[in-house]
Amino acid sequence: MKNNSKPTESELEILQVLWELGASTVRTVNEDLCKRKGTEIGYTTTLKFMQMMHEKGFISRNNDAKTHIYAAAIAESDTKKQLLDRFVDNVFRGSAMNLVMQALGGKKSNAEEITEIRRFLDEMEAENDKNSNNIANEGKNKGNNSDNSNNLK
Amino acid sequence: MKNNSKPTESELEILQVLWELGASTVRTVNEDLCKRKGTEIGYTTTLKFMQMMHEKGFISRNNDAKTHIYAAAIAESDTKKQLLDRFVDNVFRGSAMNLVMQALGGKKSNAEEITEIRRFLDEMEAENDKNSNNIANEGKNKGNNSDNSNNLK
DNA sequence: AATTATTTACGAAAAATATCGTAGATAAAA
DNA sequence: TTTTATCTACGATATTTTTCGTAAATAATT
Repeated sequence: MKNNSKPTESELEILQVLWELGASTVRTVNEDLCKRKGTEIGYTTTLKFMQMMHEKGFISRNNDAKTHIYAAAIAESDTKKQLLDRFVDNVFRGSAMNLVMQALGGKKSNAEEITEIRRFLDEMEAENDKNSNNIANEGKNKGNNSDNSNNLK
Repeated sequence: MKNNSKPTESELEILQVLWELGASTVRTVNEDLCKRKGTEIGYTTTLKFMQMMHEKGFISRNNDAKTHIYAAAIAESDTKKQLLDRFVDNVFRGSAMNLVMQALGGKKSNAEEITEIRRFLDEMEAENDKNSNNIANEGKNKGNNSDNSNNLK
């Protein structure tokens, strides 16, 4: 049931939880979700979402035990990239530049950040010179992703 | 009828048209919209949207003549900033840095753009250093192509 | 074993978005 | 002055997204 459409906003929130916590039960996700949003969300609401997301192929599940364990089935960086591209198209008419300007202009970036961005630009230029399709931004999440670790409680 | 909620995706598209073309009629907006999306959209659909947006305070209208003329009532930069902040929160959990990395890494930015960004960073650093007399962080959008705004109410 | 808790599956209501049709008013054309 | 074209207002339908309630199955407690 592969699905090529983007996750909705609510689905994305669930993905964030799974990316952060790794494979988890509905209960765990639901609790984390409530904590994040500060508001109560029905257990069956979260359950239903996760069932649909499973249908759509966004998450996988292990049902050896009665209590199923779900894990993100789509990569965090890919997904975010996709969402970002769409956002850039919608809001900034495709100009990543403009978005960056706005993003950096708004926040009061500190010297360290700026230096880091410079370094990044250097790399990019080097990359650009010799062809390639790059990528960056992989390390900053505690990656897991294989459906090994499950944090039951 | 001030409304503090964000424009939907469709509403945003209409705002983009108004920001770009300035005050316009429903007909004009509808045509531009169709052209952009490549698909046909019913005239009354656009009309309805614009009526709702007017209700919500997103756009203003002049109805001296039979044919009403609408104009964006919320600033382009403010709106985009708001949307961007929300997006950063949702997708990148608040880290503008991560977003920028992803944005720059993804698009194949050309040398010009990169230079432009560098210049921007220079300015930002200058600003940061001598914090006292600052200013201008407001109007300058060097890279911002489409800010030739509209208005006229 | 009987009761209580927890979980999945299913269905469907509720809410938010998007799309269009029709009627009536107004202006332009014939 | 009819006829035709264009607009607005309004309501209705369609679609998508979000939220739950309920029933049946399974596990845990008493």
